[in-house]
Amino acid sequence: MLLSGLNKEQQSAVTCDVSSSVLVLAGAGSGKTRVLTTRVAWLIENNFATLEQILAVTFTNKAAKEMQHRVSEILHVPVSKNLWIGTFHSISLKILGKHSVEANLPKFFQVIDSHDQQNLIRRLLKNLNLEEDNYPPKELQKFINNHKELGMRADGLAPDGMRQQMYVKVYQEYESYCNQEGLVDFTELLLRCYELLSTQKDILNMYRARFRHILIDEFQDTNDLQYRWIKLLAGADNKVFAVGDDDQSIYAFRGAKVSNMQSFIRDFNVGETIRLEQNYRSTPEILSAANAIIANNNGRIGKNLWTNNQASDKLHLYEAYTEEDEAFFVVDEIKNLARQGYDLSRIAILYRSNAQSRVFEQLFYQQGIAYQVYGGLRFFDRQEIKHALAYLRLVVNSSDNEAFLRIINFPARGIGAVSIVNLQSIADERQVSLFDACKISEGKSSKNLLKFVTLIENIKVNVVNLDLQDTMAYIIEASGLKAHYEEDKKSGVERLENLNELINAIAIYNKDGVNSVAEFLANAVLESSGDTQKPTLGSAVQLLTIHSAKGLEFDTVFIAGLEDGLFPHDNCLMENKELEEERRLMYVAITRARKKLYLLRACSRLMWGKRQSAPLSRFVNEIPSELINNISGISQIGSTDINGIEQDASNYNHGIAPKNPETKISRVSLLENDLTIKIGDTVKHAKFGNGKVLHLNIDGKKMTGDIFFIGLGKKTLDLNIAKIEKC
DNA sequence: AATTCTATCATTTTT
DNA sequence: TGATAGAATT
Repeated sequence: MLLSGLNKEQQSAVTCDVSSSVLVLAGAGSGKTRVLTTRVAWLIENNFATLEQILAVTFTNKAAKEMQHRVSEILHVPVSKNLWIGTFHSISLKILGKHSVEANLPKFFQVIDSHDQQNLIRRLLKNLNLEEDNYPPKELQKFINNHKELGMRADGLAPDGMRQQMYVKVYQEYESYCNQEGLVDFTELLLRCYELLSTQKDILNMYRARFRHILIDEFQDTNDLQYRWIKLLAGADNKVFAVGDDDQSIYAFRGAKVSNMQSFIRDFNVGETIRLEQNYRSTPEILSAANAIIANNNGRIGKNLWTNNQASDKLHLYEAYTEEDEAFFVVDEIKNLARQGYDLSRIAILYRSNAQSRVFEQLFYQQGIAYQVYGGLRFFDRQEIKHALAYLRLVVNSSDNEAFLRIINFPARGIGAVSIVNLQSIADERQVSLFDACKISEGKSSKNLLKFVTLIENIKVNVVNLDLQDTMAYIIEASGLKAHYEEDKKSGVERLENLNELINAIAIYNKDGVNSVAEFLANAVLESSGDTQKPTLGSAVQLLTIHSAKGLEFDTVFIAGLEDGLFPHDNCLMENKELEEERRLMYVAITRARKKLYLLRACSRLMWGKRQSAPLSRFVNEIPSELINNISGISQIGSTDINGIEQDASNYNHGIAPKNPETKISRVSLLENDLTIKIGDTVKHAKFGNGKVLHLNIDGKKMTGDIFFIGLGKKTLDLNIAKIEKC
C-alpha cells in the first residue's frame, strides 16, 4: 500500500535492510523526498521503530516542514510532537535547550545570525584598536567559523606570526564575549552540541538509545562538523539512512564536503548504494541540457539520469541588451502565460545573486504582476523587528545587554553616548547588568534611566497573563515603537506593517504548541525569511536565488543573468574546483524546471553604477545547440562579441501591453513620419548607430524614448526631433 | 534631538 | 546605482 506508485529502485530504497546504514544516490527530480518520507512511514508501519526513535535531518527549515507535513499525511496522524525533524542547527538548538546547564550556557542564551556575528566582530576590532582594513571582519568571521567547524577553540590554537596572533586574539575575545553574554552563533550551535554529547556520556547514551534511525537529507552538503555530529550520535548501533546527490553539492563555500559521501560508505559499512536515476520532473530536452552540462565536471560519482516524460519544447534563449530588457522579456512572457490562465506561482525566476531581483521587482510592481521574493533582506534583519524583539528579550531577561543597548534610546528618550559609557563602567565595577546599573546611576540622565527601568518593569507586570502574541502586541504599543513609527512619514507605514506581520508570525508559531519566549526568539533567528515573508494574496511569481531554489520545482523557470562573470561568478573563475561548483549550481537551476525553461542573458548590465558588458555564460555554450531555440536572434550561440550585434534584434515581438492607459510605458508609439516603433524594436540613429527601444514616454505632445545603444548605454531621445529609423 | 548631508559599501551563495 | 550608517548642522 505504502509502496504503490514507487518504482523498483525507490521501493528497494524504502525497504532497505534496517540492520545497516544506507546511502541513496538520488538524482534531481527522482523522487528523493518521497523516498525519505515513505521510509519513515515504512519504519513505523512495520514496527521497526516508533516515532520517537526516528531523527530526520534536513537542510532547510522549509524542507523540514514539508517532510513533517508529508509524513503526517501518509500516517494519518500529526507527527510534530514525537518525531524530530529539523535542520542540524535547529536540532542542536533543541538539544542545547534541554541541557543548557551541562552545556555551560545560561538559561536564556541568544542565537545570533551571521549578520549579528559580523557586527560583533566589528565592535571587538574597535575595542582592540585594530583597523578593519588590515583585519577585514569577513575574514575574521571565516577564521572563527572555520576553526569552530574543525572543533578548534581559540585556546587550543598555536598562532604563527603576528597576524595569526591577532586573529587568534580576536577569536578569544569573541568567545569570551559570547560566553559572557550568552550568545551562540550558527556554528556554535553545532559545536556546542557536539561537545556536550562527547563530554557528557550519559546524555549521549540517552540520545543514542533513543534515535535508532537517523535519516539525513542533502547529504552532499554536510560539513566536517556535521559529519562528526552524525557519527557521534549514531554510535555503533544506530542506523543512518542518507540521501544525497554529488552533482547538487553547492555549499562547498560553506565547508560542505562531497567526500563525506565516500567517507560515509566506509565509516558506516554501507553495503550497497542505491541509485535513483529516473527523473519524473522534467522534459527530455531539459534533462539532456542538464546532463550535458554536468558531464563537464570531473570526479563525479556518476549516474545516468533519464526520463520517460514526453518530448516537448526546446529550451528558449533570450539574449537581452540590458538587464531592463531582460526583465521586459520576462514580463511579456508571463503576461502571455497569465492570459492563458496559468497559475503564476508555478513560475520562478532564478538568479545567482540577490541583487538581481531588484530590476524584476520594480518592473513587476509597475506592471501589476504579483510576485514574491525569497531571501534578500531577511524579515528578522529589519530594524523594527529587531527593536521589537529586543524589548521582548529585555522583558524576559533583564541582563541581556545586547538587547538593552539596542533599545535604551530607541525611541529617543534622552539617553546619549555619555550616559551609556557611565553605565558601562558602573556595570563593570559592580558586576551587574546594564539594566541594573540604571538603578544605581547618578547624574544628569539618571531620571531618564529610571523612567526606562520603570517602563520595562511595568511591561513585565502587565504581560504575565498574556500569551506570546499578545505580549508582543502589548510591547510594541507600550514601548512607544508604534507611536514612533506612526510619526515616521518616510517608511513608517511599511515598518508598522512588518510589526503586525511579526505578531502574525508569532500567532502561527504559537499554533504549533510552542510558546516559550526563549524558544521563539531562538527559532526566529534560524528561520530564513522564506516562511516569514509577507504573504502574497493569490498566486504570485516566485523570485529566488538558485541556492534557495534547491529542492523545489516549477513548471516554468527563467534563469536570469547567464553571463560570464555573474554566473559563473567572477570569484569562481580562477579555480577549477570553484568553477565546478558553479556548474553544479547551473545543473540545479536547470533541473528545477518541469516543462518550460528560459535562459536569459543581458549583453550589458549596470553594476556598481557602471554599465558593463559580459559574454554569454560558458554554461550555455555547454548545452548542445540543437536543444536551444534562440528567440532573440541577436547572436549565434558561441558568439560572445556584443559589438557584432548588427542584425535585427526584434524578430521576437516584444510589445508590452500597458496595465493602465496612463502608464507612461506604451506599447506602440506613432511618429509623424509614418513610423511605428514599439518597445523592443531595434532602431538606427544617424550618429549613435543601432540601438534598442527600452521605454516610450508620452507627456502631452512630447514623446521621448529611452534607447539603448551598444557601447554608449541608455539615451533618452526626443522622438519628434531625433533622426531614427527602423531597422 | 531631529533633520539633513556625506561617505562608504555592496554583489556570491545560507543555516 | 542605492541603501545605510555616521557626521554635521540646525
